[in-house]
Amino acid sequence: MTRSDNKPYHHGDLRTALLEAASSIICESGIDGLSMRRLADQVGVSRTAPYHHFKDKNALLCAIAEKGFEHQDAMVQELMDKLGPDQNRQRFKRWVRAYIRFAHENPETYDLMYGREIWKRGEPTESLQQVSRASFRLWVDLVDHMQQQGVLSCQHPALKTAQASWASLHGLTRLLIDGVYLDRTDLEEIAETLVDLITQ
Amino acid sequence: MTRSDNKPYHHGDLRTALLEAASSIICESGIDGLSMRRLADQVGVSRTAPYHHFKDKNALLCAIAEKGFEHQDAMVQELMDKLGPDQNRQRFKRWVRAYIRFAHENPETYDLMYGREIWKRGEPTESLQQVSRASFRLWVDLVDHMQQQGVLSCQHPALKTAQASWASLHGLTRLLIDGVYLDRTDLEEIAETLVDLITQ
DNA sequence: TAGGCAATCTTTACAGCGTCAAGTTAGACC
DNA sequence: GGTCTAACTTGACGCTGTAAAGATTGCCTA
Repeated sequence: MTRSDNKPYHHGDLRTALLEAASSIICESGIDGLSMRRLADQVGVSRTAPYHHFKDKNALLCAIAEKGFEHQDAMVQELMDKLGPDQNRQRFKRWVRAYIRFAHENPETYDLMYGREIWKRGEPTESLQQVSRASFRLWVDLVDHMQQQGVLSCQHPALKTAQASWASLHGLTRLLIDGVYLDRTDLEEIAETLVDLITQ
Repeated sequence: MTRSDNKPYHHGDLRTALLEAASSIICESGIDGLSMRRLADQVGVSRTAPYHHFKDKNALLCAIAEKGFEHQDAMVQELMDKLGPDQNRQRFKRWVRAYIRFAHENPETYDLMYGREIWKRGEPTESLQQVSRASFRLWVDLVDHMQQQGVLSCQHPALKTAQASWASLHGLTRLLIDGVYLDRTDLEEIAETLVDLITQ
């Protein structure tokens, strides 16, 4: 078959292009708006071309989630470095706010990172599991530090406390991105209340 | 067209039959396993017959979620009545455990009740909204009571405290049903830790 | 008891989905 | 130049939600 258009047969960097297009589709149409066919159309390749770079749709979603973890970690980390060593309670509150803000600005990515689409319905890539574990370790470290500074109770070990407090934060976040609490201002107050409840 | 089979043209109580079949399908195959076509097949009607009882799939899911709220409320309420008036901390812990147990036993229903499928992707029925608000009011009442008994802090008003604490509980529950923490025993410990964090 | 209406149910069809199988193209290496 | 392989296309299958239009029935009224 002759190739009338000037588009080359091989794309060159299809994997990257797919990831970028997928992020953009998810951003404006949500996860439901992302289909392998629509994605392929947008990039300008055949409908099954993406399958040479991602085993299936689940693998593509895992890759997006992975990028999400990196983004979130970088953002939160950078924010923490700005604070002096003596403002620990501030530091904790700031982390909570940054966490919620990230989810608010990237709700669909957050859903992929911590939602059932990948973790229950599909199955997380080995690579994704590593990244997510590393991300959680950041939280455990922070909690450990907060315990030593007396911001959080030492009644339970750092790991358990980290699990429990992160679960709380995650719950609050989910309410926002799942549309149960739509009001962001309202949610900020609840977050404030939550931190007061948890910290001592 | 002659009706060779003895099945009558009108089902009689199709709405109820659909709800029961849908619950059963969800129970054994998850929400993803529930399609309008499969549902209709199972009940033995044509594929579009269900649309005469539910506007669309969203309406069907809302009806299932509604039944879920009633089930959960009844279960928790019954459990609370068994306790004497002086065991308030016990009462609180028991509620938390019952809440998590319900979600563990009915993960797909829980997801419908509090998940994005209905609240963000679709839109909750007016009827569902009422039932869910009533259910949340039960929680606010409990929190109010716990504040008066000194189990929970009075630093913030009952509503805010109820929102924050329920968000925590919800977060923990989601981790379980979304497959992030698979170990139920592990989760019980975290729940214990959470209650210790929140109560004073 | 007959007529008509509204509720219920069926048939048919459409556009979309994920992905498998088989064929085509092009670049890379011996 | 020949061969191997990765990248890509074409075509197909079975699944999805649901709109449109026709068939059947129970019920209510005259």
